[in-house]
Amino acid sequence: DAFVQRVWEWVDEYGTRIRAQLQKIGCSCDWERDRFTLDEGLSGAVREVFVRLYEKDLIYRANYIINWCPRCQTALSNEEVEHKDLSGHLYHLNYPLADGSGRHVTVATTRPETMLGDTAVAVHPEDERHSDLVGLNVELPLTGRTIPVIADEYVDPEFGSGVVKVTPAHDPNDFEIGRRHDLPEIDVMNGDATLSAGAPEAYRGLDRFEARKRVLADLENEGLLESTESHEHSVGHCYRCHTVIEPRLSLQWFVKMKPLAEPALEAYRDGRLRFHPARFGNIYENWMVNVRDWCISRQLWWGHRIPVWYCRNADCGDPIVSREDPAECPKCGGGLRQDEDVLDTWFSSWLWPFSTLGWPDETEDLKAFYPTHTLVTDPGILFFWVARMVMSGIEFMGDIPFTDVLLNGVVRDSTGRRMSKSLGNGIDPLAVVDQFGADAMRYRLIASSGLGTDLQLDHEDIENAFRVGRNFGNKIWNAVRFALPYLEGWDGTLPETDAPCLADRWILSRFNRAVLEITDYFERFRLQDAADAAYHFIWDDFCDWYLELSKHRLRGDAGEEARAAAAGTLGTVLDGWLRLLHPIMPFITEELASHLPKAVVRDTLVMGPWPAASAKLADAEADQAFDELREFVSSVRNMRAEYKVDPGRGVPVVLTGVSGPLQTGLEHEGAGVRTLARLTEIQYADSVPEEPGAQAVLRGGTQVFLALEGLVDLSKERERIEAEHERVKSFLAQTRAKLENKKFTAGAPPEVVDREREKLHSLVEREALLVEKRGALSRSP
RNA sequence: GGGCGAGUAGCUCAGCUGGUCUAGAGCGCCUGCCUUACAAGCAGGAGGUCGCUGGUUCGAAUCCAGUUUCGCCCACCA
Repeated sequence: DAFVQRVWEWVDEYGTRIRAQLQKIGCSCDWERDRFTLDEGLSGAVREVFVRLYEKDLIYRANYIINWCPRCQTALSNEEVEHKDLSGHLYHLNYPLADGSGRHVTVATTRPETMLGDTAVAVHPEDERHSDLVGLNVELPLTGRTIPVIADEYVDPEFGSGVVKVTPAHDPNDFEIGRRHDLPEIDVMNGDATLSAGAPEAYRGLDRFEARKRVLADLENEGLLESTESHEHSVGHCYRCHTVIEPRLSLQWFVKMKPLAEPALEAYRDGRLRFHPARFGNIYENWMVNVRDWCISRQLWWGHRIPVWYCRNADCGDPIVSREDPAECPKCGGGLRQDEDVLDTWFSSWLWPFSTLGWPDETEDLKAFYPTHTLVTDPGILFFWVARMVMSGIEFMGDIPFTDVLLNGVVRDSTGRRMSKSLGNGIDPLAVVDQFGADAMRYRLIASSGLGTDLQLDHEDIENAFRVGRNFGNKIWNAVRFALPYLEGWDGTLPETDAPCLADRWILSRFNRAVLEITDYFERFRLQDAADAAYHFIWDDFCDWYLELSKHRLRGDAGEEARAAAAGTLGTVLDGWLRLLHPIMPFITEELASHLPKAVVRDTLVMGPWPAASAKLADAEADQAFDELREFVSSVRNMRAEYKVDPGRGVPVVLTGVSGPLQTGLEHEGAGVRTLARLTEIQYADSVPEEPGAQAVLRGGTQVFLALEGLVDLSKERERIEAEHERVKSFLAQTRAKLENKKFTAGAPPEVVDREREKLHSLVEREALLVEKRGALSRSP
């Protein structure tokens, strides 16, 4: 509660400050330029990290071509740029040679306005077509400038004319070429992408797209626009305001990434760091290998100020990087000016695994919770966040922050688009929580997205999307509510009995298997399978069969010893199962567990132990007997439904050739079975009665006869038996063909062959019985 | 341009190391039930040539190759 209180105070405080700030500057949009500083919370750690990296020479300031959003007027990192395929134009421009020969070279560009900043044209050094040009000059149209022809390996002779215009201040590759050849860098644009004083006077002040039209028109007038062709290419856009970005030469702060990436890559390669699903490891590795320096300065009004100061006295010296705000210049005592820029938000996020625990102080929390085990996150921020947390963890804590990274799927709408606020196709989680409950939402999300796969939900039909979770919550709520009265006085143990009843043996065996399965699924991050296993255990096995069969014992109808045994089993299974489900539906399981007898639940589920499997509970005999019991009940129910027997009406059944497991099952659970199938009695006979009735043959060979005088239509019964016979026949044919194939019996593993033989054996028996029945029916009137 | 994922019932998804798969679940659909935990439930049922083509194998939804559709990530080709 104290923590939540603190969070709300923080939100209030900063919310108020943000609103005040926005009002002050009359801002209705988030790209207006102003700033305020986060001077609390984690900024101490952020500043510490900046200073340490700077001292290790891992932070530097440099002029470089960065991605620039002219609308936000800030630098963007590569990850903040989204590329969209657009159909645009490729323009071919002619630049006349300056030797008066009348010859020209042709260059291609998608951004003609940048030609105003060209400072060379380049050809490949081994391109024989153009080797005579190298060293000559060309006249740069519209500018009155003359620029050289240079040779550089970067140029691809296969592409276009093999001649490239070089604009060092407006293109990253050209920038590199310019540095290699010591070319001037002419910046022709302002921060808002209007043409600057670097451009000829005629274009100054024009917006970049306006300038593009003007340049093209002017070139056309001079006969220097060779041609225009349509061109598909991908164009970078700002991830926030979707404006086309402009590569821009500017002075920014960078983090050197190679030295940080190497140990982070090593951690993955030697297996200390694992990704689920594993394929994300390749993506991580690829990024780490090709990592580029990280531009961390942003020209925004929101964020941590860069802890760098400059002396107002120009020429005084290096920037001052400091943990404390310096009052004056340590060299000359002059006034200082702090760097205007703030840090990229990820520069604080990458410290999250330790900065939130009090770092750089050596706190108890830090000792207890660093490193942790699993990070669960969206695959979209693998580079932004995950990779960088690994790097900072190794750099500042000496160890990776977590060993396992679980990348969950993305929720999409019914047409497959990612849900987002701007598309308006999202689902408000709080509305879902209101209508269906937090657990219902959580269950649905976990249960329908397999490891590494996305999930589609229809945002226009929330009912359909989330009712599964709500219904499941209701089901277990009702089941526990039903069970609670029978658990009064239960001491939390499983009673020792000489002759435990079959249903108890079976549900315990089944529960034991559920513990093993679900534990295994969680350990392998197969959350969907864990949810599915928990769901079917409680709904199908526990509610539909175990509870129904145990009601009479729980009421005490079978005596005190049987009641206590049933109650103990009921409690043991429920208590353990609530723990298994707890990670998936934390609230409802915690609530329900709190109603179990105090002797059992001493602590909350979230703090309590995970259920342990016990080999003693595994019971193959009970499993098989129960399976056959279930098949028997189902077959009776099916026949009753086929012949539309009044649900309230009990009927007798006659069994012939009862299999061993079913015999065992009926001896122990006959009373319960009669209730489930609405049977008045279960008779055993050596042969099937001659009178008309509904018949079935179970997998174990048991023949079931339901005397339904007056209800059974012989032709319908013939059809039923016929259909059943056809199914068994085709299955039998397949099995037989397999076993007659020498290559199969020789090549397949012995246990597979044995299994097929057993299958064949029981199928042969069933088929014979069905043939006999079919014959009998066709002889009947 | 490079890399990756997905395509299985009307819908949303499972099916992991090829053989209990005669391919499952939930929702939806059809039939019958208000059976004292639960009608947001119970019981029964219908519904699929596993995107397409070829290959490997005794055996393929599963492995391989090709192909097609959708989606994602990465990338400086003017």
